[in-house]
Amino acid sequence: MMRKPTINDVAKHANVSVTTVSLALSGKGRISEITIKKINEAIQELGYVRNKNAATLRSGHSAVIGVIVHDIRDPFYAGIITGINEVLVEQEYIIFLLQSDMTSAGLFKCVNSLIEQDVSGIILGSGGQIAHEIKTITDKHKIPLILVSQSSSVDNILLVRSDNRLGAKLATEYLISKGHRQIAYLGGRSDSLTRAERVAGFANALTKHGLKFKTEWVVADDYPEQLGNFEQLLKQYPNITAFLCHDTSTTLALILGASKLGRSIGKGGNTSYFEQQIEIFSFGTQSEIYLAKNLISYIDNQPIEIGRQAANNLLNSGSTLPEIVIEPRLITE
Amino acid sequence: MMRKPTINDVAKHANVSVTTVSLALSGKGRISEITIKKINEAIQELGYVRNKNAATLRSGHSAVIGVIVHDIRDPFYAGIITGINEVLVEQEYIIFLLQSDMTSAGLFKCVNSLIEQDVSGIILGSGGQIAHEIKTITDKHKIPLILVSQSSSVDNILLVRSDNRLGAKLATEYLISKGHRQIAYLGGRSDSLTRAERVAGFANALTKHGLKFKTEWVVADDYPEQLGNFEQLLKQYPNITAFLCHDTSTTLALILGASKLGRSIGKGGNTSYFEQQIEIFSFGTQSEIYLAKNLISYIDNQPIEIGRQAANNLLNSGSTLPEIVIEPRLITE
DNA sequence: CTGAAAGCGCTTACAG
DNA sequence: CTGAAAGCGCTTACAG
Repeated sequence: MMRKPTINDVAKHANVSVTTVSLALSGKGRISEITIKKINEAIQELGYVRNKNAATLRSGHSAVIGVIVHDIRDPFYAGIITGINEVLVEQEYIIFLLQSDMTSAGLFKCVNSLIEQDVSGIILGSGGQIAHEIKTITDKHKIPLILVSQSSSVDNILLVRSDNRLGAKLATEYLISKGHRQIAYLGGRSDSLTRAERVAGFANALTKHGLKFKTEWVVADDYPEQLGNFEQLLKQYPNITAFLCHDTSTTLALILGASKLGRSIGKGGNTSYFEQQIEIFSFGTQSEIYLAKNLISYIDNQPIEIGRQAANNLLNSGSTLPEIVIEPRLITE
Repeated sequence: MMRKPTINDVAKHANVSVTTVSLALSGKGRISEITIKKINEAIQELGYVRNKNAATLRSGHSAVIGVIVHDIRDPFYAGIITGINEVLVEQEYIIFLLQSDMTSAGLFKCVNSLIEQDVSGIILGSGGQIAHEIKTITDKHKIPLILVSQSSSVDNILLVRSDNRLGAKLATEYLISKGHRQIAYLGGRSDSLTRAERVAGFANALTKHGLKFKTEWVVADDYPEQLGNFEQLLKQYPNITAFLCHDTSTTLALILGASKLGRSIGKGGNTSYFEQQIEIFSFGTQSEIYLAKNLISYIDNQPIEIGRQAANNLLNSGSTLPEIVIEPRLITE
C-alpha cells in the first residue's frame, strides 16, 4: 500500500458507492446489515482511517473545541480540563489546548488560531474584561464561547465559575462553630481577585458571628520572603488558633512555621487551645491534600464539575443563564 | 457579510489571483510589496481567516501534534505539556490534548482519533510496553511518535525521560554529606516503577557510603491510612534524621506527623540532631514548594525541559538517540 | 512576479 | 437502500 486508502478505495473494495460508505461511517442513512459488514471488512483490510479534515471542510462541522488557559499547571485549570475532557470524550469531540498569558495580543493570537482550525466552540479560562473583545470576534464567526473562572463575572457572556466567597465563608463558619475566635487568612497574591473574594467571604463570616475582622491577620505572599511573615504572625499573635489558607503551598509554609514554634496541627477545635494546637482550613485539591486529610480540612472548588458544565453547555448551547456557579465542597471528614 | 470570506473573496477584493494570495499567506513565492499590502488590506476589510482544514487537506501537512497523557493534573505531565507548548507556539503548531487511561483499548482510540485528525506527530506520556503496539500503528501512517516518561525505557522508540534513580541518588548523597546517617524513603505507591527507580538510587547512595539499606525505612502510601505509618516510623525510629519524600503530598503528611511528635523541620544537617530536627528532600515542583524552600530541599525533574526536548525532536525528527535523559535539578539553595 | 486549473478526501442534496 | 456528481477552501505544479 503506497498511498493512504480513501473512502473511494473502501467503496471499490466493498463494491458499493462512496455515498454508501460515507453514510455507513456517519450512521446517517439506513444501510443494510450486509452492506455494513462488507464495508467494515474493506475498512479492516485496507486499514482505512477517515480523514476528518476533509469531512470538516465539506460538512462545516468540526467536533473540535478549543480550550485556552493561563497555565495548565494550575491545579484548578488542570481539573477543569479534566472535566471538559470527560464530557467531550463521550461525544467524540477532541480538544485543542492553548496556553495564553491572557494579554490582549496573546489571546487574540490563540483565538485566531482556533478560528483557523474551525473549532466549533471555545472555552476560555478567564473572567477578565478582555473576554468582551474576544466575544466580539467569536460572535462574528458564530463560534460559541464559554468562560470558566475562579472568580468574578463578566456581563453577557456565559460563565461557569466557582464560588470563592461562599467557600471561604463556609470554611470560616465551620472554624467558628468549632469554637475558634481568633482566625487569620494566609496566602495568595494581594492583587488576586480570587483572593479578594475569599477574604470578603472570610470577613463576612466573622462579622456575622460578631467577631472582628483584623487586617493584620490577613497576610499575602507576594514574595517568597513573606513565608517569614507567617512565622512572625504566629509569634506576634499566639492566640490565633485557626487559619484559612489560600492554597496548599501556603498551608505547607504555615505548618513549617508552626512546627518551628512548637505548635502542632489538628482538628481538635478551640478546646485544644492549651495544647497550642492550630486548626487549618485550606483551599486545595484532593490529590494535594489526601494524605493529610486527617489533620487538615480543605475546600474543593470542584474544578472538574466546572469543566463538565462548561463542556455540556457548549455542546448543547443549552443554558441561557449568564452564569453558573458551582458550589464549593468542604472536606472536613 | 453572510458567508465566511474565502481566499477567493480576498483575491477578488485585492484584484489578484488566488495563487498570489495563497503564496502571500504562506510566504512562499516572492510577492511584490504593493501586492502584499493590497492583500493585507483586503484581509482586514473582509475579516478573512484562513481555513487550515482546507490547507491541510490539500497540502498534506497539518501543523498539529497530538499529546496523550494519563492525567493532566499530574504536575509532571502538566509541566511536560507546558514545555511542549512553549516550543510549538514558536513554530505555529497547535496541540490536541487527549487523556487516556493507558489501557490498550483506550490508547488505541486516542491514537486513531489523532490519525483521523491527520496530526503530524504524537507525544505519548508513557513508558509502558504498550507503546510498541502504538508504534506499529503510527509507523504504518508514517506519523512520528515520541514517548515522554518519568521512568523506564522502551526499545526502539525515542523516549525523553527524567532520571529518577539519579535524582534520588544525588539527593541522598546530599543528605549524607550533611552528616545524616539514618535516612528513610517515604511515599509513592509500591507498584510504581518511578518509585522503584528512586528507591534503587536511594539504596545505591546509601551502600556507596557504607550505610545500610533497611527495608523498614522505606514506606509506601498505597492507602491514605498509611499516613499513620509515617508517624509510627518516626516514633519507632526516632534516630532517623532525614527523609527522602516521594512527592509534596507525602512531605506534607510527614511534616504533620513530625509536628505532632514535637519535631521540627530544617536544613541544619545532622548537627541539629539534639534539637530533634528533621531534614527533608522532596520530589516536587517549584510551584508546590517555593513558599517552603528555606526549610525543604527538592528535586525538580524538569518536566518542562522534557517537554521542550520531546517537541523539538518531534518537529525536527532530529535525534537518532533511542533515549534522551534529562538530569534532575537539586534545589537546596 | 502572477494566473488558470486540477485536485486533496470527504458529504450531501438529488435522483432513482 | 444505493449511485453519480458537485463542491467545501485551499495549495501547487505549470505556464507565462
